Amino acid sequence: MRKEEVAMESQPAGAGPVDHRTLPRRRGETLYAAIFEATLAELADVGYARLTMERVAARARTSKASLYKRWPGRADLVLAALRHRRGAPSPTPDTGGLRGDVLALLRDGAAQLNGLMGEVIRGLMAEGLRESTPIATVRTSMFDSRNRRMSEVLDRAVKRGEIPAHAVTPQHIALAPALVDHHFLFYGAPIPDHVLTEIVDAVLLPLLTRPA
Amino acid sequence: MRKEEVAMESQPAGAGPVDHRTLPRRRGETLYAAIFEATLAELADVGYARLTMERVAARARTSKASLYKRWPGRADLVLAALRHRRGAPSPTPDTGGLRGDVLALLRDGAAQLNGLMGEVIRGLMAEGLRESTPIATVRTSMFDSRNRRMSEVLDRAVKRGEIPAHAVTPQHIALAPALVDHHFLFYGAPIPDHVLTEIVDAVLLPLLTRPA
Amino acid sequence: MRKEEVAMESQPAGAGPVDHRTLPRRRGETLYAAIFEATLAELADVGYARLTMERVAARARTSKASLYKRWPGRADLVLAALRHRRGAPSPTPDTGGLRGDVLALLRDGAAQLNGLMGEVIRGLMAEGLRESTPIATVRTSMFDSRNRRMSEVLDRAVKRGEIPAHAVTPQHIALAPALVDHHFLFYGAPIPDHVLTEIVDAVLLPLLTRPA
Amino acid sequence: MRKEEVAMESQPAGAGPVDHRTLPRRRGETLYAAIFEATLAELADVGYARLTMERVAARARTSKASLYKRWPGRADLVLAALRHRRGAPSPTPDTGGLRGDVLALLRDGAAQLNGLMGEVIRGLMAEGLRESTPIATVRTSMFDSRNRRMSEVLDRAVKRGEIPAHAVTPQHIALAPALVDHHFLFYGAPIPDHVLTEIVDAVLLPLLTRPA
DNA sequence: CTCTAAACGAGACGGTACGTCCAGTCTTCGG
DNA sequence: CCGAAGACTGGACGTACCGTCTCGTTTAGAG
Repeated sequence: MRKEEVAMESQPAGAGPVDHRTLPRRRGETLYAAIFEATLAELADVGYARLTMERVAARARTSKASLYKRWPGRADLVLAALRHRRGAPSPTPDTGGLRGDVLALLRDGAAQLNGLMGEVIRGLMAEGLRESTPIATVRTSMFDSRNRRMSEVLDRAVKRGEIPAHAVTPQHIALAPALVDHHFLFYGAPIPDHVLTEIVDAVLLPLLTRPA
Repeated sequence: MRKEEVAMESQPAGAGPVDHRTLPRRRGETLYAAIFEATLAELADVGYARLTMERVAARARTSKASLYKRWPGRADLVLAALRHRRGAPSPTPDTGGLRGDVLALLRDGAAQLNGLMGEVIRGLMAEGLRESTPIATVRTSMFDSRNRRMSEVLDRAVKRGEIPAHAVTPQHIALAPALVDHHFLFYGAPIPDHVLTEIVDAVLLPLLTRPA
Repeated sequence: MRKEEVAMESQPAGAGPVDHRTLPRRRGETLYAAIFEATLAELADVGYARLTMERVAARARTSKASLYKRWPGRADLVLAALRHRRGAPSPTPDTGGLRGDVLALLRDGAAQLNGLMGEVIRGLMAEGLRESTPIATVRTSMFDSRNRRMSEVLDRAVKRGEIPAHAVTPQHIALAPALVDHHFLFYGAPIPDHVLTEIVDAVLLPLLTRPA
Repeated sequence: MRKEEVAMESQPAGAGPVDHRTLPRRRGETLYAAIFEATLAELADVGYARLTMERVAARARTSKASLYKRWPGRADLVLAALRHRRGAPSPTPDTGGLRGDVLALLRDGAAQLNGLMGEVIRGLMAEGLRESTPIATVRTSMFDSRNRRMSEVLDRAVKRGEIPAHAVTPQHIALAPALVDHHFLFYGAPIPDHVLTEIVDAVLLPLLTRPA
């Protein structure tokens, strides 16, 4: 690649990748969509660890400044992109039995971890954890959502008489998803299904169904 | 005391670039020690995420080439430094009762996570997880060690008749430390002690002591 | 005087890394000027052979990236700096006689070789000579310029009747400067004046004035 | 490539590419020959500019220390290698006529410049030119040799009456080879034959044969 | 024929510079 | 005047050599 031979003279030429003086300039939602698309594509291509603002900007045919104007850093951008992509939340499963319900929930969670969300969660672990960081945000929303659904499943099981009411404690609600997270973080994706069934059969159900 | 070791101490820390043509040059163990010391110091000062080979080299008064000759990257260097620092492993606790033993084990693990090891584990999460990466290495050695100690504790409890023999399964052995890891990764250090007692009292002990 | 220029001067030379977030950032011509100045200063201080992009960047208080963005390598940067420095070309001498004119031309050329240009020419010799390399560029412009002036001088001598018209051939035009170059390259700077007079009196004039 | 996993322990292993403890170790002339061969090979492969002591040592299967023990630097090593390779000097040509003799001499010189010698000369230009540097050495020996031969050729021409005795001056003796050098340095190898004939016919012969 | 001193090979070591990539900040200029 | 584009500074990356040095081994030559 030849650089500018007469560098100083070539200034007005400016053959950048996109000449925004002729093309219509994107603003608002159009630009957001392009950025999110680029972010998710990069995420899928190279993963969170090697995703850079530079490459996202280039891929979205925009500038780094436009990214930094909207999000303070990589983590926030990526989370925004994921949030944007996310459609309606899966409904709480209702298979008629506790085991089926819990397994369905875990499989749903595992599916997320196996995808882009897992990639991001893993990456976020490395980025500090001080007050109100992106990881704290994602943690809260993730935990809230799955705890709510798990509560619902357990409450139904209580109503059906499968488990005693006193078995539904915060620790028990959070237990199984935490073990799935742990497996993902230390053994990576994809999470084999037998890991999920073992969590349910060897840990969660025995704990919930034991007598007082 | 060999002459290289004398040389190391005689460097007044802020003495500009050392003239290695006159001073004895450090080799072998002396050099390793200097590098490890610098690595751990950087780790403590700026954390894993902002630790760079450049700064470690400067701090150890050596060159990047000398680092790359020994370790292919940041993760391997840091793990080697940690391994080097680690003295004798803590003995398996024996408090006379299952609850005390398990709590002692978890507190020991939590103390590690609250220190440099936790800093590194968090950082390693982001660096891929393919075959035989640093994280895989650290995972194996960490899990092996604590599973062995937990097995020992549980076996003693079986012998004392506190829990039935069939309660000692791989899932149960790994359960409590995994929950500690999970809390550390998502809520950060330091891990409050009540988290550990809740894991023991609300999850592990009920599971181990329930009838068949 | 523009504000960037004020800023440049106001840096007390040893003030550590500039905080470019507060100071006005240099662009365009101001930056080019700073880079060229630094390049020429390095050239004068350590010579072409030991001039490095690293030191030029540091001296110009800019970054290597800013240099590589403009020039592909050391040679191009240095030539650009020389080109930038070069003011108006010296006028073709007119002393009233052929010998005086030619000597003036050679002295002008020798003065250039004795300065930075000579330093660079010598350095460029080593950097390959394939198609359209920096040395080819500088060769062309240098030869063009001096051949033009020498032609003018000889043409005037023909008009004055000092030499026959058929004596003005490309070989004769290029001859004397080539011998000056040769002396410079093999014997170094400064070129003694008697070398120039000998070239004129023992080679060039006899050749031009001989009968057909 | 995997680095040493347990770096500190692996020290005694040292399975280098060649185990010189079994192979016979070279000394004296054998070693010199191997070094020269490697030097010339590198010179031919990558040229003087990219020839490094490191690569020469590796190619000769010796160590850098063995090189530096013999020559202070790259230039000296290369010149020694060239000197070693040079067989008997070509005899002074005797074609029976001045023009043929001079052309033969120039062609001989051009052939050298077109080969490794030219590569080296070009490279040496960049390496300073202070007192008694390699370039000064090579200049002296090169110039001495060709001036001697040129003198012989011209003397014979005087004896044959082709040129007057007073035409044989130091300036005229050195003239033609200098122009060949100049062409080589600025236009590179190979030197077209017509350049040589033009030097002879348009410059040297007219100068030598003109009346007083 | 020993024994010692030198030469040798291998590579470690502290440095410097390479050319590239990216983070964030700041300026320019089109709409 | 706003905001998109991208120029700019700083700094780390991982690599290649430099020239010096240490470490054992091998070999020549002195006794």
